[in-house]
Amino acid sequence: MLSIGTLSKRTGVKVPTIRYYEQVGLLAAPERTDGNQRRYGPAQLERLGFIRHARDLGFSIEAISALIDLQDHPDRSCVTANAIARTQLSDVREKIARLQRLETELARITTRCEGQGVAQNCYVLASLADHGFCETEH
Amino acid sequence: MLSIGTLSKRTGVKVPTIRYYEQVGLLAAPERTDGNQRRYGPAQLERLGFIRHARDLGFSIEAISALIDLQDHPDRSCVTANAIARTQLSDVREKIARLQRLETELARITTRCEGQGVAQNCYVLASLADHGFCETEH
DNA sequence: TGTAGGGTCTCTAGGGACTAGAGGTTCAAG
DNA sequence: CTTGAACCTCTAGTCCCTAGAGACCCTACA
Repeated sequence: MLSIGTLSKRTGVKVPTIRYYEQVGLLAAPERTDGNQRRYGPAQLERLGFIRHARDLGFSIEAISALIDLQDHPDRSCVTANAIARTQLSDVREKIARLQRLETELARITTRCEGQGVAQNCYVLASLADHGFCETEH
Repeated sequence: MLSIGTLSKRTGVKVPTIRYYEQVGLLAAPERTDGNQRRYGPAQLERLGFIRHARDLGFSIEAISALIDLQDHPDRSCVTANAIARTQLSDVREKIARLQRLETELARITTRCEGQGVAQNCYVLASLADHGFCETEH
């Protein structure tokens, strides 16, 4: 039986975050000691690892809830799990594409201003003021 | 003199967002009509365009405040503007790198599970449960 | 057995950047 | 002059935590 602090160290999830997950129903409420402190078993250690990993991959709490629900019903079809992961994948791809456009723009802006002039002639400021300076869409 | 709605249409910034920017001090409080409605001049139209563009590029409100401050003092050195933009650029690059690692992982997970099986054997669920399945760091 | 100190408890509030809604007022067109 | 869209303020909600206050518990050591 692990205390919340030990669970935290094992999983890398901060103590208040664990309590938060319990509050929003992502992690089941654990047993308590006579003194009202939480004590976790190995199943909950594993589950929190699952949550952590999914969060690291950017899944929302809601999506993780759905995935956990599936885990608890191993006889169900995994179409849903697949759909959730695919949605997440396309989200990630969209974000990458968008960030790459920003990167291009920012790189261009910063290389043209070496930070040696004065605000009045600053290319960074001018670029931000006028979208027409941009070479890509964003 | 533009109403808040017209300003919104011209810049693509939503009405409540414009009020929010005023509240947090990003946009100066404009003149008002006798009936207490906001009226904006061309300078504020331009400024909101600047803000919009910077937000689109992912700059924080705080960073934008600093940039606006520089705009208002055209005699100052633009070292700060340059530094802000460079920080933003490296933030964006970090995010891209991270998302690309996630993409690899998610792509792998989803291609190995076609959604035809049952949750018990689902590769998506298994991968999330056990970090050891992963091929990249994240 | 007493005590020190770190860990834990609940509760509330804050953060960033908005977004939504309620309930009331003003403006401009017809 | 009337209608109805646009505007006003204020509060609360979103997401996913994070921080703090004030009180209680647990364990190791003397």
